[in-house]
Amino acid sequence: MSVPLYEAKAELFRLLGHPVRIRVLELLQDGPRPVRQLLAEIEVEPTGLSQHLAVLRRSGLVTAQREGSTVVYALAGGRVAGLLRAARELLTEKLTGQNELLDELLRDRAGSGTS
Amino acid sequence: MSVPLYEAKAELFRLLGHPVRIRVLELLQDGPRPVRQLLAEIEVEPTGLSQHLAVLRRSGLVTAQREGSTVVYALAGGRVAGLLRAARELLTEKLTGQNELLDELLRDRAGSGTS
DNA sequence: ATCGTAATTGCGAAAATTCGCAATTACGTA
DNA sequence: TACGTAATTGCGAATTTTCGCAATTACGAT
Repeated sequence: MSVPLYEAKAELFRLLGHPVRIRVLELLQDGPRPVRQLLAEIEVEPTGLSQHLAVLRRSGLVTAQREGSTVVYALAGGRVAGLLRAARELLTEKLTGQNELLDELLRDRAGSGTS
Repeated sequence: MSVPLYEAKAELFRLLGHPVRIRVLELLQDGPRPVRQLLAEIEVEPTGLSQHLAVLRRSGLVTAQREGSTVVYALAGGRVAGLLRAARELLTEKLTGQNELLDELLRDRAGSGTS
């Protein structure tokens, strides 16, 4: 038990905690993609993308494979998609909750000034 | 669409990316707990715990409620547990995969010296 | 061998996060 | 009111993360 499970869990989440890396994983959900294509679909410079891909690679969340002059990345294992789905569900729940609250507030004070 | 969904997702993961915060959420899965009890079960100083609880509170992942002289924290919504479960599944998959690979290596080179 | 494109790496500056100390707020009790 | 415990907040130092530039590696074509 060299590394407690909760430490590993925290590190996993920390690795996922960057917009570019999330974007990469989302795109790879639709299938493997060469770096060039990721670069075209994400707003980031080549060097930055490489660094984020390196993080994902080292952590074993994605795999990289050379194909001629390009490198193709793919998700490593199906569980990544499940994790992203769980996050999306939590967020949509939270957002709809906020909207309902907002609606209530607007309904209750309909017509009054915004002071 | 002021904030892209992938930004929100990244921020959610970033919030979860700390051992103490993970520990707190795991403990709260078994039911609400006063700060004092969390403090007894997690290796962290009161001030640090408070700061991490504040992060979780601001993000809406947990709720805080005063009860007399103590403050009781609870998970806000059931989706948090689902997210933690997804993470655990991914990790166990990855770890068992590594063990299998290790076993193969050990079997293949059984008896040879360690370079 | 040389050139051009694809992708990565090394490195330093800028930005964000973490952590502990001191001070503060909130509550119950003498 | 004064005191003690529970919990939080403000703040500065230390650590970590991020980002862009320059240099490097890998491959295909001339």
